Amino acid sequence: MPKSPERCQEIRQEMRSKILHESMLYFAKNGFSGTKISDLSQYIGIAQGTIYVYFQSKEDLFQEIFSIVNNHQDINDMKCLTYLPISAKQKILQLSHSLMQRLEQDESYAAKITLNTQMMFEKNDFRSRDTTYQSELYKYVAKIIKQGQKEKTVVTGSAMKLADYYWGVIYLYALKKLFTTKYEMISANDLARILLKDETKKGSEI
Amino acid sequence: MPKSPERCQEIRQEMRSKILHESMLYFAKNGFSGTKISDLSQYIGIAQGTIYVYFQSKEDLFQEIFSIVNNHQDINDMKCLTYLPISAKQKILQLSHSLMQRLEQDESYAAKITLNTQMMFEKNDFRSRDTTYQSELYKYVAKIIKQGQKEKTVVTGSAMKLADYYWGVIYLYALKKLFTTKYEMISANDLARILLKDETKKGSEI
Amino acid sequence: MPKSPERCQEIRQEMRSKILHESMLYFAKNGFSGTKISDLSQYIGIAQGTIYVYFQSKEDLFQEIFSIVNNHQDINDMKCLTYLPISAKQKILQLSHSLMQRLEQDESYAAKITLNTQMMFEKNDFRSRDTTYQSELYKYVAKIIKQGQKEKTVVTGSAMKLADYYWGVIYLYALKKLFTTKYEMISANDLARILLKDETKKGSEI
Amino acid sequence: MPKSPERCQEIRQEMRSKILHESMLYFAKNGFSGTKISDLSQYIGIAQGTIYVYFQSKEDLFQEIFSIVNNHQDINDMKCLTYLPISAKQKILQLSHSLMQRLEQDESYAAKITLNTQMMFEKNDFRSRDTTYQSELYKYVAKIIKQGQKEKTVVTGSAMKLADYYWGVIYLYALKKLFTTKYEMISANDLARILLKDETKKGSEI
DNA sequence: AATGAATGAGTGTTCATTCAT
DNA sequence: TATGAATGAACACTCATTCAT
Repeated sequence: MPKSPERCQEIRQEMRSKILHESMLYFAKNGFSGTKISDLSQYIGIAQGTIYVYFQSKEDLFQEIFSIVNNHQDINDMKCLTYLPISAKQKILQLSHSLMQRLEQDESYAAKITLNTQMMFEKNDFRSRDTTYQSELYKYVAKIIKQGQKEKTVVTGSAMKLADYYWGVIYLYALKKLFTTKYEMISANDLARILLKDETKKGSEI
Repeated sequence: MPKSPERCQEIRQEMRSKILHESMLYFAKNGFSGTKISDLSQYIGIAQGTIYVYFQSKEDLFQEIFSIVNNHQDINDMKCLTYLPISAKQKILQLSHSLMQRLEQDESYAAKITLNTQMMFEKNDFRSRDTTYQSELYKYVAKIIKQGQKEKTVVTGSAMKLADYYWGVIYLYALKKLFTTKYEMISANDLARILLKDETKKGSEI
Repeated sequence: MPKSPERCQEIRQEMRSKILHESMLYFAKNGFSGTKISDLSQYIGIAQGTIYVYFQSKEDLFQEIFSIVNNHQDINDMKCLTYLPISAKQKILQLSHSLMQRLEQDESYAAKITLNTQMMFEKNDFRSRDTTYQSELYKYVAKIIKQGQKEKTVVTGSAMKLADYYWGVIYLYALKKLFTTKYEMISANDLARILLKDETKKGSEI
Repeated sequence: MPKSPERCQEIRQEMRSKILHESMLYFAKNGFSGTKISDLSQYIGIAQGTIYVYFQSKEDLFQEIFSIVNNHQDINDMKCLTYLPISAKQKILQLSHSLMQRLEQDESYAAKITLNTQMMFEKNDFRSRDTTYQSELYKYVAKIIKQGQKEKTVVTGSAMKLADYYWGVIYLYALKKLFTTKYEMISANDLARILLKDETKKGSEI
């Protein structure tokens, strides 16, 4: 009784997905050169050879993780938020809330942020082909910042620099999520304070 | 005619110091497993064997860098600042200014901060013996935060969490300094905003 | 389709045994520091890495060889012979015959004797944990010697010293076996002469 | 006040001789590949570089030791003994006595015997050019053995094989001298027994 | 002449990758 | 398809040799 081709395909997809997902976490925690295939396969719970059934090389696996990590859903969400007809302050608070919540609930998201940002730090490297993802996100936050500066609710300064600062802090807490056992996550307000002028005097707005 | 023992000692000290200093930067940039002795020695400009004249192993060299990185001068400075008879806000602005300036001018300092913080992320690891350094610094900033909360110039919330946030941002910009070629350093004010209530209206508040 | 665990175990056991056996000969001939892993693996006919699949280090392999070399079958045989209800002279002739024959036929046995004795020469060394093997064998020969001295067929003198002498000659011919191409093995009688009084007149003495 | 050229030459000779002498012991104990120049120089009490002032390489030093070890004084002595107008038994006892005594008193002699015999074991090796020394000594002992066989005081068998046996035991006790701390040296009679028929019945001859 | 720090070829060890089962 | 033993190129480390002092 041979398995149906469809079922076969399905099984393959499942294994492939499993490897990708688990590897993402492992790579995020240990880095590329800090990850041994022997350790990784043991962590996943499969044989070393199995990885090479689905991926050509360690390098290839790492790249594939990127394709996943760089999905454009996030960019779309970001775009939608940017063009919403609400105040910049509201956008920033909403975004901050959403990001911190997601980081706290989803370790994969933390891994994604971590990998993505680490790529930006290794520019001259072979692994950093697609940085559009990150830069798109930065761009939209910068746009919101500019809106906020007009509305006088966001601090002055280069919008891009501030966006970079904002995402940097997100990265920071992605790292904390991945590496720290006892959480010390900051609140959305703490995060938003990077961009917003003193919000304590306008308590009525949220 | 043998070399004088003093001169020998001197030569050894110089080389040892050179290796430690240069390796600190290299390790900070490439990580432990990302650093090959062959690359490192080439970067320093010495033969591979020379490293082993001064250090027992790659591991040992890494540890020794820590002994240096963990010098307690910084802690002392921090302590002095903490007990200065000035307002918490002044302390925070002064500290922020001093830290950002040092990061910008001294790549070694960026490397130091980077290595130290990365150690905190790898607690269960063999490399993280001495974390007093970091925790001491955190403690003093928390103290200043508490002072500031009494003085109503610092935002509310767990002092330790806020201190952790503050140092996290320092780490973030140490990374940027090490890995980014075109600087986007934030200002001391941008950094201080993490802790301080809206400083734009400071005239009336102090 | 994974290999069956039993078959795997079997394969591992065979390779491990092969490496141990072949290495024993190689180490005996070349010594520890005279043995390069590259040469050894080539001699065995495997890749260098394969050795490290089964043994942690060159040192570890060397130790493991000892565990095998120190098997206690020989000691048991020796014990049996010692307590056999026959004359000491017969025991000595039988033992001498058996030892010389084994040396001549079995190169592994020569390697075993060689390694074992060389260990005794390096007492203060890390490699000489278990010397019970050698000393047990010595003890039983000494016992036979004492029996022979009572029976007036064995020469006078310290039994232990004579046993040491006897085994020394065995070691000597183990070396000859391993290193000399054209044999000049002595006869069992030549060997026994070390201990026995003139055996040419034996008719009247027993 | 420059040193006189003669004095200079003298000093050189002393250092050279010191290195040769001490190295001979060290090589005998540790073998060629087991001897590190760093360890050897420390053992001698000089700097590593000093060895290279007097010898071109480790290999060269080892060869030079051989030139010394292979001095032909021993051969001459042996030749004289061989042609002495006394009985073979007397020659054997005398030789045995002299050899055992020398081994016991002179560690250098033990080293010499050890190195010489070890060379014979490594024939195909680059280090064993001159084996005349050993073979000459063997030849003379074989000659004495043949004399003894005619005189009916020496056991029957191939004279060369017996000579080889005899020198083998000398080698054995040279090893014991070098490596064993508590002596278990055999007597000259024990040694002579290898060749002589039962000497216990002719106690009056020595 | 003597030193010992520096060197780099050579050796021990690891690990990404292959392949027979 | 999944396995894990085997591989060898690459990496960590050693040690005979050199050379400035």
